Amino acid sequence: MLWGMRPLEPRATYGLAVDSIKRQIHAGLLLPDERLPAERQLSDRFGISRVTLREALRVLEESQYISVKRGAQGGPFVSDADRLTQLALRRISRAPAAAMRVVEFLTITQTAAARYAAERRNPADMKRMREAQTLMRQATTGPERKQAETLFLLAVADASRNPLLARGIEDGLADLFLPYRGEVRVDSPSDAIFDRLFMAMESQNIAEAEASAEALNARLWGAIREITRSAA
Amino acid sequence: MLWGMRPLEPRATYGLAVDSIKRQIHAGLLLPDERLPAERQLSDRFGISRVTLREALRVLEESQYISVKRGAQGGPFVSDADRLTQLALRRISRAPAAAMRVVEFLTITQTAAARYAAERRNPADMKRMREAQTLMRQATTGPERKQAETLFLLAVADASRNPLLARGIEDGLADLFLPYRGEVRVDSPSDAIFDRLFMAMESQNIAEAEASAEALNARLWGAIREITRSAA
DNA sequence: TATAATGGTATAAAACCCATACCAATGATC
DNA sequence: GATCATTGGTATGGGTTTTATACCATTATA
Repeated sequence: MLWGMRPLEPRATYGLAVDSIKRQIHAGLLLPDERLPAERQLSDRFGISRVTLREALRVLEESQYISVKRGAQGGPFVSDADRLTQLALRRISRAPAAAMRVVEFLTITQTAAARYAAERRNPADMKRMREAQTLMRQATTGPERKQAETLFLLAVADASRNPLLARGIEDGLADLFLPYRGEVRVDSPSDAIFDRLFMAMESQNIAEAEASAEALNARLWGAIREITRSAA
Repeated sequence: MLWGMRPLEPRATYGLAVDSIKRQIHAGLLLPDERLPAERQLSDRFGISRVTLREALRVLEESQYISVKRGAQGGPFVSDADRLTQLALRRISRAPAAAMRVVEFLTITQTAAARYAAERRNPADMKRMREAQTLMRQATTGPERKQAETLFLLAVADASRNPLLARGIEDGLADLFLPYRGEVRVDSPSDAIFDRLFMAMESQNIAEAEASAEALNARLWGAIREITRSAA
């Protein structure tokens, strides 16, 4: 009996580039209206030819993730916040159950990652978290805020020193395309949660790390529930 | 600031075939000495050309996972149990810490999967689990036993109805290459654990499902600890 | 010994990716 | 307003991978 001899799915290189950029937009690492490096530099970063990169840009343009301007000061630009919000809402409302599963997965993995990270974090990890926290405080827009939060969560994931766990979290964050929040209040309630998580990491307080991760996940559940409710 | 524009890693199609077969051997889905389908049929299953499949077979032959016999009743054969055990032990002792991380990851994800599967399993899931359980009881050798256990665990993973979770578990089982146990006692203690997990699934007893998953994971920890200890 | 099933080899074509060069558009600077 | 640097757009040729097809070599079995 054979179980796993299913058709392979070879991925063209340009498709890998499409995914990479899409994932970064989904996770919030790339900001709306942000200017990406010029084609020649971007293809260098990816280690692919310019021709292949351009194929990727065509696909991303077609699916409204970016737009491309010619001439000096031109280049590939991430779409504006309104368009990305539209894409995000469409994506979630197309398969709300799938989005809930991603949140479910993140709840499990991020809680575990927080636990291990509290045990295993090193000075470099703490530096990353501190920098993300600084970005979070400086954030004045929804996208900036989301970016800083993602950077913090990725730092925690890596600090868990578990590659499978970190990759899973990365995949989850890249799969979930949450729309940006409109306003960014200073001293928002989630600031307190991230502060609590950060302090738990610093003091290596495992119970606190788990508890604050749970609090973050509860907030995530609230967000996804609200979105799917208003989308229906 | 750009965070995720790292070099892409395009994968050749033949490499995908190599990985697919390696993973199935690691997880125990392919048995030692098992005869794989002839090249023409295998390449059909994978949806690739025979030439490309043959490249994959060369690599697998080189790395001792399979051997190829010519003529009628020939074909690609999985290596014998001794050689696979050797490969497994070598793999673990080369990076024992990594193996522990995989077990750690499986502990987290399989416990969660058991919980959700108990809630969400449908008749088709129960059928898969029952069939795996039957195979487990009929197993007379270590490899057969391992195969049945993997099939059971994959059924539970899928029954969780969480694709990210299921994929993670599949990756974990394929990454961890545990050597086969020598003898297979009837009514082994792990039979009782799987029975307990199965009954929890059937009765949708979530607490029991979690508890028996924990018991399975404890057994896994024992196995990996013993191997890394004797390997040192 | 004949046959069928199987791996081994050869050839040509298609698809994909790359390196390079050059053209076209555009904004900034003088 | 002219010039220039920066950027995307296009063209060409070549290398690698994958495919499709056909045919040869080996081997167990009837």
